[in-house]
Formats: sequence, structure tokens, C-alpha cells
Amino acid sequence: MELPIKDTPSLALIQRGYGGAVDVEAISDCMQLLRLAKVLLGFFYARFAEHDISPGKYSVLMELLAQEEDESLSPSILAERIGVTRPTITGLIDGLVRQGFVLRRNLEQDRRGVAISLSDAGREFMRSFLPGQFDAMAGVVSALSAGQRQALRDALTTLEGSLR
Amino acid sequence: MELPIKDTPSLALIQRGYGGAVDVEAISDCMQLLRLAKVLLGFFYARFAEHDISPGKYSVLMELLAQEEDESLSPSILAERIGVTRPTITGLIDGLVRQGFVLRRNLEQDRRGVAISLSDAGREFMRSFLPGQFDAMAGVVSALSAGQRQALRDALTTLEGSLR
DNA sequence: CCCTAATAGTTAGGGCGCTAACTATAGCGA
DNA sequence: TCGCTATAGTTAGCGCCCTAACTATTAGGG
Repeated sequence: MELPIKDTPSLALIQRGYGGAVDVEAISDCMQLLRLAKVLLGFFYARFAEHDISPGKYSVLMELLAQEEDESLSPSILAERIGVTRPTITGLIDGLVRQGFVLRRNLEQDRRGVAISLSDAGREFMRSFLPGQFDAMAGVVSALSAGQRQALRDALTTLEGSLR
Repeated sequence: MELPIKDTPSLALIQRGYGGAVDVEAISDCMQLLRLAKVLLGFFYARFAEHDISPGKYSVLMELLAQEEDESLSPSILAERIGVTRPTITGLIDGLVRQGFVLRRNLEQDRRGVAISLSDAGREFMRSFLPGQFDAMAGVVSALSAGQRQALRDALTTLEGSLR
């Protein structure tokens, strides 16, 4: 999964009269946010691709790993926790089963459902993948000073509130 | 196009020993950035979907609108400017032609190529769509103070530099 | 002039997201 | 006990991203 990250020529079009009177500086700030959003997601998507997983598969593996070892989750619960639809979760599980990372078992007490759990191979994959992933996550903000990080937290909290 | 925006249980897994010794606060900061990235992109993707376009189609329309009215662009140039591959641009143009927003003409001087330009309907669509789009973009940062915006600019510049 | 390499764009197929519709099963009320 | 509603998961098809491979055309060198 890749995200096109180039800027659109918004500022040039504003200068040519599209959009009426707008706060050009605010638009610039928004473009910088959008660009950072795409770069950041792209950075992690590229890491996932190197390990032959996708963002969706990563989320499934994380949710399953967070369970106790002998527990499973249903596709419906997984879909809800990850924020995708049930057809999508079926496809992600299909792929993870093919990769050998996940087991799909029929439920005895309710033949409509299936139980999804991590396989040993899946658990092992996550055990080896996660240290580098968490290092990469920690590394994202490591170039910022402590003051910048606090300022970023405050700003992002406000932004999230107004975008929801 | 939608992005699953739920958090993964990274902090819970770190507490259970996956990932070794990591800076938990840095990971939290990164998760907040990732969440904001998905919320922000999702916000604009939802706006595009309301107008029956996709992020990729929007980028195509923007690049074509930025041309002089009697100029066209080739699919290769469009793909390069937007940051997608040529098969992808073919599909986006197909869709925009179907929607009547774009014209695809054969080149007389080089029969390998085609010339892509905005149709009158496409120009009209953008003329009506862009004011709201620029307002929405300006609105994203409107809840921040001037100091917060400057701090955000500084932090995002540093982050972009370290992620590239 | 011919042949090879390069270019432009498309097609095929896959993965991942969706909606709509389907099949199979469970639950509940009359 | 039966019929209807609800639930679980899957399938079909579409759009958008990709890679690989293809067709058609152009350019250039021998």
C-alpha cells in the first residue's frame, strides 16, 4: 500500500483566484501537516512491506498478540478493533493464514463463527519484528527537543479535537 | 479510500516485554502523530468522497487546473507530478474521462502519447469545489494559537527532515 | 535503410479498502 | 414447534494503489 505524497499546486491556484480570500499561511500549514502525514504513514508502510505485511495485517497481528496465549478473537471483534469492515477482515485473515501467521478454527458452540489466533510462527514473527518497530517509532521524534515535543503534543491534541 | 485509524495496542505490548527497553513517551508521541495523520487524511478523503472523487483524482484535477487553459499534460508527466505509477494514472484518467471531467486526445506529433486536459465540466467542478476545500484546509489549523502554529511548523520541519 | 533500444501507455493480476448481497446458523416470541 | 429477525462470515464486484508484461511507436546508430 503506498500513498502519493506530492503536494498539489494549491498555493499557485489561490494566487490565480481560485478559492477567494483565504488565509494563505493557514493553507501552507495544512499542506505541511498533510505532507508530514503522508511521509510518516509511508515510512511505516515501507517498513511493513519490507517484512511482507501490510498496515491492516500488522493491526491484526498486534490485536492477537495482545491476547493471552490461549485466547482467540472473532473476525467481527477484530474488524471493530482495527476499524475495517468484515469483508476486509476476511481478506486480511485469508492472507495471514496463507502466510502461516494466524490460525482460523471453527467454533464448536456457534457454527456461524470462527476463532482467530496467532500461530507459533506468527508469535515468533512478532517477537522478532516488534523491537525494530518500536525503535523506529521512538526514533521518529528523537530529533525534536523536549520543548518541541511538548509543544507538538499540545498542538496535536487541539487538532485532533477539532477534526473529529 | 479509507484509512483504518484505530490505535494498535503498542503500549500494552511494551509493558508485557515486547520490544525491550524503549522510550515509552516517545512511542506515545509517535502514536499521536500517526493517529493525527490518519484522522487528517481521512478528513479530506471523506470530503473528496462526498464529491465523488478520490485523492488521486483530486491531484490530477489540481495539476490540470494549474495549466494554462489551452495546455495539456501527458499521463507520464501527471504520474510523475502526483507520485503514482503509469498504470495507476491510466486508471485515474479512465475514471475522470467517464465522469466527464477530463479529455483524452491523441497526439498528432507522437502517436505513442495522449494529451490530457480539463474539460469545461471539470473546470467548472473545480471552480465550485475549491473554495470549500481551501476553507476546510484553512480551518484545520484555526483552533491553534499563533504561537502553537509556529511551534508546529518548527517541529514538522524537523520531523520531515529526519523521515526523508 | 534496418535493427535495436528506449519511450508511452495499456493490460493483467494481486492486495486492500469499500458496499451490496448472499449463505448458514442462532435466538426469540407466539 | 415454527417462523421471523438477527448475527457471523463470505462472496462478488468496484476503485485505487502496485509490479510485470505487453503493444505500439519513436529515435538513433551502424
